Amino acid sequence: MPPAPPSPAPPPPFSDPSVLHGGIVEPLLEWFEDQGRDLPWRRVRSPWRTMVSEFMLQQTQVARVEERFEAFLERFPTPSAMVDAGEDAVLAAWEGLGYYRRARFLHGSAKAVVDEHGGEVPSDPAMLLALPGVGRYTAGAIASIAFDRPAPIVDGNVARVVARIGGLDHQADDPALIDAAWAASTALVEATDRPGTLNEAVMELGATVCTPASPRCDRCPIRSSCLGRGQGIEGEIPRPKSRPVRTVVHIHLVIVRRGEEILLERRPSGGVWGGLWQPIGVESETELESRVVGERLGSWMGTLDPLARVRRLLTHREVHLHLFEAGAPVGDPELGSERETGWFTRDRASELGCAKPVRTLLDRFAWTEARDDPFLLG
DNA sequence: AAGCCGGGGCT
DNA sequence: AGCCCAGGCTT
Repeated sequence: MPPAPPSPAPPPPFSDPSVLHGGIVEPLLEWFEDQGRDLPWRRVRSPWRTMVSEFMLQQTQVARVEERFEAFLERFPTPSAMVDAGEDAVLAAWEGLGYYRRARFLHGSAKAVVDEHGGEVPSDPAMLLALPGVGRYTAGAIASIAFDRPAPIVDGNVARVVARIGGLDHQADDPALIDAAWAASTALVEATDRPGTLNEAVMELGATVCTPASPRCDRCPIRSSCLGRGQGIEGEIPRPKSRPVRTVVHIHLVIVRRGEEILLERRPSGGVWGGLWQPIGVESETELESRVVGERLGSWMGTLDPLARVRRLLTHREVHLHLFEAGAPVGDPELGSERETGWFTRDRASELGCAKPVRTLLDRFAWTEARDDPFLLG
């Protein structure tokens, strides 16, 4: 078996054993024991709860997850229960959290846990890494936090803390900084017999003290070891990453009624709001006239009347939603086979996952007759 | 290496 | 109006 490649040396002060222990590890552990927040996934700990929390927390702030975690766990108390509930149920419970691929990956990981690991979340980072939606960070987080394995982790918090403690002047997404953060995190977990707690402590510090803007150094337990503060640049690093250009997309949605039901379709699994449900629709780079929307859908639902328009800014999309209402259908529905469709009552539709603005439009317009309200129009 | 994928709170 | 967030996958 070939020797493992030598891990790059951590930057100072993480490379200095005496500073690492007395100036960083011990103060951090003590601070976290005393000042760490009481969060749902910490109050009652289990590997499954840790795994769910880590999926939810990917690119999502603690406050958003905190308010929904217990209800989610009550709905899916075990991997087996999540598999039995099905992917649509997970998508529906995920509604509003964004990055919906995570919900499908979590369901897929639950299935892998049941099928390949006897229903128990594995403790080995390599096994975790093989699960869908589990990358280097999440594998290390579950292994260390749930099983106290000495696995390093690097998320936005860890990278920021390392940049400041090490006085590393980089852009937030600079690979040189990320590499340095992995080396530093490796040094940290190897310097303690409580790697899970230490990993949580570093992230907690980044979330509550070593915050992106105006860090609260007066409350920092390791400020005496902070090279960035010594240089007076702690508030300037890491430098913000260049922001992406936002491209415009127009989504034209048509409400077609049949008694108490409306016609919904599932969006493709890739792309914006992948796998979520919406009224049947047409997408384009520019706004389409109602006549064109009707033609592209097959001209079977009669005249389309505009109901509402809303604009939504995503990270790299500017989404314009145009909602129409079908008049008297002049023929039977002509539905392409490329998308899954179905007729749904309000109750049944509530069991599907919908994007937040789509749900808002549905609740406002799909099942009510109060359509002369100027709300959202214009 | 770069692009893609949401939504909300804070400044 | 920007900013950021307990990232991972695809190309």
